[in-house]
Amino acid sequence: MSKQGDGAKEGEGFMAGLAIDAVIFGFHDRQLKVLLLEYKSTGLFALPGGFIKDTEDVDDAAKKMVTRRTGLHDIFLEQFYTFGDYSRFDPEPMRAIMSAKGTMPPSDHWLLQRFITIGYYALVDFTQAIPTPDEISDSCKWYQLDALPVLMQDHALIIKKALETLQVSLDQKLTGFNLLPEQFTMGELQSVYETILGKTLIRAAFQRKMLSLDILELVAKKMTGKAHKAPYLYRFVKK
Amino acid sequence: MSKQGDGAKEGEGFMAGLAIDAVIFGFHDRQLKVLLLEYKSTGLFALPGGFIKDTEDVDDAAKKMVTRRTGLHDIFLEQFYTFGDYSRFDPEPMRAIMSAKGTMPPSDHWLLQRFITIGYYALVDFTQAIPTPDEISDSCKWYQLDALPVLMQDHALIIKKALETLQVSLDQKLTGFNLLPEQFTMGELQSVYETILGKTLIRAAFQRKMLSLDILELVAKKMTGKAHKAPYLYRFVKK
DNA sequence: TCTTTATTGTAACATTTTGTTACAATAGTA
DNA sequence: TACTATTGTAACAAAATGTTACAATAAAGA
Repeated sequence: MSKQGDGAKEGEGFMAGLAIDAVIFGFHDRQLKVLLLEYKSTGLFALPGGFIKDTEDVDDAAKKMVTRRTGLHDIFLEQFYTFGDYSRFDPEPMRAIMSAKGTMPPSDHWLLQRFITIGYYALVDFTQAIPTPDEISDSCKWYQLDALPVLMQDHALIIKKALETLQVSLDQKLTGFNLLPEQFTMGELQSVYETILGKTLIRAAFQRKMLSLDILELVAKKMTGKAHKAPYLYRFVKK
Repeated sequence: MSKQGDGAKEGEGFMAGLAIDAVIFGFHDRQLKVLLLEYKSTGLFALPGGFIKDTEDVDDAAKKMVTRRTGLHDIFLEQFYTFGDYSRFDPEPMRAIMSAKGTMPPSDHWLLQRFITIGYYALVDFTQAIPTPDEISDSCKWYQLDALPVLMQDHALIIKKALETLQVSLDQKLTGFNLLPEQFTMGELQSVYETILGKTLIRAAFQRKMLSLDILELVAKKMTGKAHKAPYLYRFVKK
């Protein structure tokens, strides 16, 4: 299930019963964060979502929606699973939200029907994103993955599955780099890996492995102001 | 897009614009096979498909559909991707099929609308499956993966993506075992791996690796009637 | 019965990858 | 100038994988 897409009125022009939800990951302060919308009327939080126009690619709908919530273009964005259990169906939160907004919807309102949602996850540079609420939410903010608020419907499950997908694809597709600014130290990269995998890695082995992949380019030294050797800044080389 | 689901009339009781397609893999004669339906009126072949009842889990709909086409229960079945490009939309094949069946559908017929399809892949024991056509197809047969007929819409792409998913999950989830009968030789298992990965493996290393995983149980010797040492039959030990 | 043939199971060694420990280099502090 | 904390990397160990070789053996042929 999902938030109101821009300009969605009575569901005209949109694919019925189908939504998109995005797990937008950021990395800051050695922590993985997820972007969530808040609905004060229900006390619930939700993943940013949207709908698919009748003539629109689903990937494009997802991309546009993530751009609206973050202000970012050229985002790493991948579909990971489609959630279609009937038990997901629970119109109550949406009804409460709509009532609080002043409209008492009829029970056959399109937003109160069963939705199947296509899950995407995005990896963004935390320092560049500008969280932006949608029309019916009260806020859009980052939350620590290990301290999430109570989420609407099965959104906690969606986040869990997104993380599992990320863990598997981390080495294989080198997705982790998408969470860092253009330039980063080896320690920062290692901490991204450690946070996503949920375990500590051996520094020497990690550094050797990363350098052996021939995907890092040394940029400069980074003077940290600390009393020890300055780390190098690296940049991810796109093949 | 997809074939007619059992009892689907005018789309009532089904999720609109949503379909399921299954890439059902079998293994026989050292070859990977895929189950396809034929529509003689169009000269086209298609993946087995179906629709989702309004109150049904998508996984259940997929499971039932695969059971209808194979006669098998307890199938290895996994969702792998949802295909949602607008360019998939092409009502012509379905219109031709329906016309050939005697009904000239109005152009707003529900089966001629845009569909987004949820892709599943299944791994079945070739020797146990009983291919069964659906109501509007002329046949249901196995086809070699490397010699597929011309397929409807983007079904060739769907098969390609299913194979890629299978290749990645082969080691990780040990999915390959689901393509073999209960008992099999190490050579048969290796040939499943080689066919799926599209490359030859080193026999000694493969055998050592498989045995080291502690997932194989030795059952008996298999007298092949050939003039050489008889191989052992193994069985996959479910944890 | 004995030899031949083709294939299997596995040992032995080589190579590569990963785990572990150690240490020199160094930016700032005392 | 010594001290501290962290980085980069070498060196060795252990584990995993690649490669070669060979004994075991079921059936066919002499």
